[in-house]
Amino acid sequence: MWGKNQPLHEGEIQRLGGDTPMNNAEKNSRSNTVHNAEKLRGRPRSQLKNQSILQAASDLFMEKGFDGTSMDEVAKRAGVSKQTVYSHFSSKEQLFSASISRVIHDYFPESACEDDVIHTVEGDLRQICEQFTRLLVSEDAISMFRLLATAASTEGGNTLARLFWEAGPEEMIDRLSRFLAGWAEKGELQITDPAEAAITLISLIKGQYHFKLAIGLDMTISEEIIQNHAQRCADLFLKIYR
Amino acid sequence: MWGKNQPLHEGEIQRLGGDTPMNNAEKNSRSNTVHNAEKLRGRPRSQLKNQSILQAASDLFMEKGFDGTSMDEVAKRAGVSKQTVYSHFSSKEQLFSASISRVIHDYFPESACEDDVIHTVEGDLRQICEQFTRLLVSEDAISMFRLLATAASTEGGNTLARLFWEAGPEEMIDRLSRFLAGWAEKGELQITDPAEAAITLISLIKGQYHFKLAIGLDMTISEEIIQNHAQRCADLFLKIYR
DNA sequence: GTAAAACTAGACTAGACAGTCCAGTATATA
DNA sequence: TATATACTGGACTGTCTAGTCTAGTTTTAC
Repeated sequence: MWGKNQPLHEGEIQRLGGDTPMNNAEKNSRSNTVHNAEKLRGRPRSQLKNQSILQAASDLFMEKGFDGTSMDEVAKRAGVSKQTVYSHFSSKEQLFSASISRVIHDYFPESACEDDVIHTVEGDLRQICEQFTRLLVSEDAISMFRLLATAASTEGGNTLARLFWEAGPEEMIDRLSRFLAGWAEKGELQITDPAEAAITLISLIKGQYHFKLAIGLDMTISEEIIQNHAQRCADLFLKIYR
Repeated sequence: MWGKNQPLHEGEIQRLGGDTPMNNAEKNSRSNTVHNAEKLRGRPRSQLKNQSILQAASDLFMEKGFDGTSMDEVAKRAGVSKQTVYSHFSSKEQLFSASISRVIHDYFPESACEDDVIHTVEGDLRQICEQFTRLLVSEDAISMFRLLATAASTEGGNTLARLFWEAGPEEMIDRLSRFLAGWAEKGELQITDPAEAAITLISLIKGQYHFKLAIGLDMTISEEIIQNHAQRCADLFLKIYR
């Protein structure tokens, strides 16, 4: 999903040139993570390298955690000198924070509640449950969650947490709420507080799997399990709200 | 709960003598964490010091995580020399593992499903929901969870996870299952798979709070919130299973 | 009493790692 | 072209810490 385990060797960086996404206002400006001053002289910082560093850093942080990741490693995997890393990001903490932001930014890119094929409450709900189940037990989601749980007890941990919450789960709850509210309006569901209902549904979907995976119990979640679980969640939810 | 932030100074160790719990077979034997050989000569290792070390270690690990805790700190807080720490535990990893085991061992000491005052399904369920809510959002539970999530990506992480799961959540699910099965037998609940129902209930109870606390969103969970949440969970559960 | 082992205090080793410095090279603007 | 800045690669500093060692003290079993 985010190119894990794909170290960028120097020659390969060029390859990324075309499709590397550029964040908002950083396109033509020198404004960057460290210095926001407007210095228009000299060689500009390479956005490519910036991306490589962020990519390498997020991969490594997710794989090995904050303490388990060294700046030398980041530089090496990014195919960049250590000094360049420090030119783009003033400290390990700042790099960490920027990495999480990046990951969050890329997270949940597609809506889980798109109106592709609306048929029935049951059908749509089933589908949504399945998508959410897949997302919540995915390696990326679990890594991300662990990362935040680890960072939670450190300085600035709750800033990251808020950042993550607003960009991720809250957003998802919002979408889900709107979906549920839609069916409630049509009289198919009896919901007074859609947000609350959305949280309930997500809780059911998490079930035991999210917890078990988060603490590191190795378990394989087969396609069959996902299907059954999604079906069951949808059934339970309808039993409550219909 | 586990005497956090209460460093043991040397003089105070004696105080603990009377009520220090001794683990099973370690009472009179020299068998200890490191050497299991039967050496009956010389001064035996002090179980008191053993306990102090474990206490200090679990507190520190829960507070500051594995990497954030140094062996010097452990020794200092335990009121013991560093060498003694290494005499009892051969490495930081082993100490960590032993600490978790200890915490797990002390965890969930009292049943949440005791038959003190049985009245109605509603009443009992409400009470259980409240107890579980309290437990799941407690600082200790969250610290413990974070600790395991952190250890998950390291060597031996899933051993700890299994240990924890079996001593903690699984045990709780069992008890809860029996409770639910009891009411099912009486015809008050329609439950075919009590374990599954128990997991569902716990999922509802966790709701959004456990997740938010785990990632470090600072939020105060007032008495009122707990009460309302417990009531709501009980209601939802009954809506499904009655 | 004696031998064996635990314990203390603190010095010490060795390695890891964040962050800096530097000398040389590449690439941009004016 | 001149100048400013980015970038490289590698050496370097300072700090932190797991784990060892030592010399002397205390506690126990025999």
